[in-house]
Amino acid sequence: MKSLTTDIPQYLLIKAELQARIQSGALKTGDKLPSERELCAIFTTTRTTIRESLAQLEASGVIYRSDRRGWFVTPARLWLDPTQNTNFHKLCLEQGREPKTVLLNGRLTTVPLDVMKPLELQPFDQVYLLARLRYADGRAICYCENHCLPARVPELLRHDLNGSLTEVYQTHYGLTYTSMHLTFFPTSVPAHAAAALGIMEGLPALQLSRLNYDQHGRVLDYDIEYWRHDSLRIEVTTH
Amino acid sequence: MKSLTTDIPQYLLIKAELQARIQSGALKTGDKLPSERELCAIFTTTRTTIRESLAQLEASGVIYRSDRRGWFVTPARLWLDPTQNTNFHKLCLEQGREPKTVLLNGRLTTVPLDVMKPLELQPFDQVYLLARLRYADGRAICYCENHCLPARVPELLRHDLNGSLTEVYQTHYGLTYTSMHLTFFPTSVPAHAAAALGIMEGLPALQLSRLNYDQHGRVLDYDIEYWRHDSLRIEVTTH
DNA sequence: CAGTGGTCTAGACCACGGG
DNA sequence: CCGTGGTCTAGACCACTGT
Repeated sequence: MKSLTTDIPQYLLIKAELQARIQSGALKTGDKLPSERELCAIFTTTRTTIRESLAQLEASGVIYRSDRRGWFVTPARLWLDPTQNTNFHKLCLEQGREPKTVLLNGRLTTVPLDVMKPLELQPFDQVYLLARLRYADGRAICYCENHCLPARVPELLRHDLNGSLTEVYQTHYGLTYTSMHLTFFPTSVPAHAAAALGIMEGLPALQLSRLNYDQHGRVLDYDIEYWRHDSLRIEVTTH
Repeated sequence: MKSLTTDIPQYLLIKAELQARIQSGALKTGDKLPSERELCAIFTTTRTTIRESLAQLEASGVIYRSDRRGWFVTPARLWLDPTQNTNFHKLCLEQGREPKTVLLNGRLTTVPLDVMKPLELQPFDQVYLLARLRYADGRAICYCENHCLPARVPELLRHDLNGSLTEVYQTHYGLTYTSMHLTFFPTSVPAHAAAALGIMEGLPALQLSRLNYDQHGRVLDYDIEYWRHDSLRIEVTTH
């Protein structure tokens, strides 16, 4: 199997071989790849090498793993313009995807340290903490923690939080998102987010934090989101 | 070594151990970690396991590898607001980093397929293609391909392209970047970019494409950039 | 239950970096 | 030249999936 005429490592050749079968359409979105042991037989090599190829395809977002079920071809990315105030559900529907948001946990708690400063709070102030999971076409793609100010949205937990927060704010409190400060960077999924997303800790992810202001220019809430690295494309137009 | 009371895999324990030494400041920016074989001895395990820990720390951007030299603690990320029209050199200096841009290759060529559409060109039209590498504090962090329209910037290659393109446009052609369409997503470094950046093909990266317009609203050029995934934080403020 | 991926061992040889 | 990481072999056992 080892090439005699080049220095290209075997796992890159196998990677290219697999990628070609995906890009040509021979393997389509959602299709399952052969098992690792079958791939070993096909390419006459060991699992270590096969897994190196698979890991690289995973890093580029072409395939993903489902724990102990196998490797699958990644669906198209959802794209979003963070400077537009459109919500997740609208976004999905516009792109022909089926959205779902599930509230995992909602409670009043002492403000986490990394949230204290952006929200301009004191060490023992309380915030509503909502842990939510977002799906597109049944696939969990974003784990999201909203930190909301009780001063702005008292009794928040009485409302249905499985839908759009934007709408709850608007309907019950007359508050509208008007501006925000957004920061994001590539990193890997921390343990708690990985557990919620049903993926392995340490996979690459895009961490996105958002400090939202209402129509009066007051701080409204602070979100920390972890997006699957393979599920998202960001588009921004400036004028 | 295997824990008797938990199910946490060894490589995650080692990862946490290393991460603690970095976050506590015991290992500082730019410091070299012990060699993989030394780490094997320290943690009484094999290279496979050690390399799994290292790979995860690399994915989260905490450490990076320098080919056959070892593993190092990653410097702070450069941050940038893509909606502001500030150039790379200004950006670096504002953040106390030393910028450098190097022209790797500049030539007139037939428009690449993936660039044809955004630039609104025909299949055999010509563009200037500039391949450039950007450094912060001597570390290559971004590989950049500019595709420029000869109609807008005739004789472009006669000018010094190792600095800011913005300034060349302004000084020699009276053209100013005024708006843009930006799209980016996490993926992995393709071979040609990896070679230029001096890193391994397949490492995670942020691919960023930018379609620029001049002050007359005309398409000016199209950039494709690959940023090291560990070197960049993006910040956007909306109003 | 059989099959899958997740984790791990204990080696090997190579190409390249730096003194 | 030696030490480094890069690649690869040929196994092993486990936890979990789906039937």
